[in-house]
Amino acid sequence: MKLVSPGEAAANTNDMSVEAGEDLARIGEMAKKYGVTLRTLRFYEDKGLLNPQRDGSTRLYTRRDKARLKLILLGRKVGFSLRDVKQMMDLYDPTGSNTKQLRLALDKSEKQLARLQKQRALIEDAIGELSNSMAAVRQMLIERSPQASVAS
Amino acid sequence: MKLVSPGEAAANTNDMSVEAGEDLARIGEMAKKYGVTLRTLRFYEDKGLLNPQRDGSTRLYTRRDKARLKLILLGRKVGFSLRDVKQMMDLYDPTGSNTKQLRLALDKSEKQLARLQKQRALIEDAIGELSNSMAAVRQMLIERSPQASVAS
DNA sequence: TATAGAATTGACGTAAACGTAAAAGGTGCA
DNA sequence: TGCACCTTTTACGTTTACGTCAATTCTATA
Repeated sequence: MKLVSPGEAAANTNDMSVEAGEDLARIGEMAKKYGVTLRTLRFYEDKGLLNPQRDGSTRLYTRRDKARLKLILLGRKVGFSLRDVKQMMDLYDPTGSNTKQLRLALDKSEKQLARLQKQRALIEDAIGELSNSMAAVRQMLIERSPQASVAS
Repeated sequence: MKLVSPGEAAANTNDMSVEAGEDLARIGEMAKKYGVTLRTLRFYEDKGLLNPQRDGSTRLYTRRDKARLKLILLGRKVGFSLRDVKQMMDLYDPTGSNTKQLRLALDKSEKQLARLQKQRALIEDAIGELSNSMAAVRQMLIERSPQASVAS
């Protein structure tokens, strides 16, 4: 039943001797596991955010790709653009202390936080205005149909 | 030269007297007055949201157009799409009680209010996550440069 | 072996609200 | 008369993050 997990022991014409961890996933599994579409994964790759290995033409995602995808999704959740996410991830250097990367991330985060707070203010403003308008409209409806009562 | 409102009898080479109120504005004035661009006004007209008169090919906006524009801007402020705004305005009938229009507006408003509240929740969520991440990043920065202190 | 189920690349479509450029016509004023 | 402005129409471009085919290939299983 396992169409997946090609890492299973023997008879692999297409061996993927990728050392230790056999946590290779194909695009369908990835999509299901992280709640994205295939198109999304290919799109992220096209944009240079992911770089899965290939077995022939089939994409194989390692746990490193999974970590990156998690980061992408977190970034999108907090409102970063894919370009921002890429910029931050591109600075990652497994041999260094990544101080620059962290500083950039922190800097971008501060700006994004400010944007979010501004957005929240705008939305609250909109909520206020909309509530006002609704009250006015309800009033007009009451005046125009004196016999009916408005629910809630 | 008046292709529009041919009812006027007098020969005004340069007339601005289209009936009573002289509150006719050309597109430039409108734009300045309401803080939009010319393109925006033409776009709204193209979408059927405005219908200024014409003096030849020049657009002339009456106070009715101004009222409509105000409504459009309010609608956009609270997050309605132009299509929604149009749909609501299209129901306006100066001879009736407009009960249907008001009900539609109220209905759409309730839904929009729900959307706004949802958005606000999402943003607050994002703010929380982002703040967490920032704290973590700050911590990493501290660990990686023991001699420096982080501002604020 | 046939067939269904994955996967691939490529390319056009979508949504919203305009921006921008081009080419041309009108208008006031010095 | 000439120049600086305003206005017009037409039409393509922008942004972001994918959606939606289409045509094809690969693979695994009944």
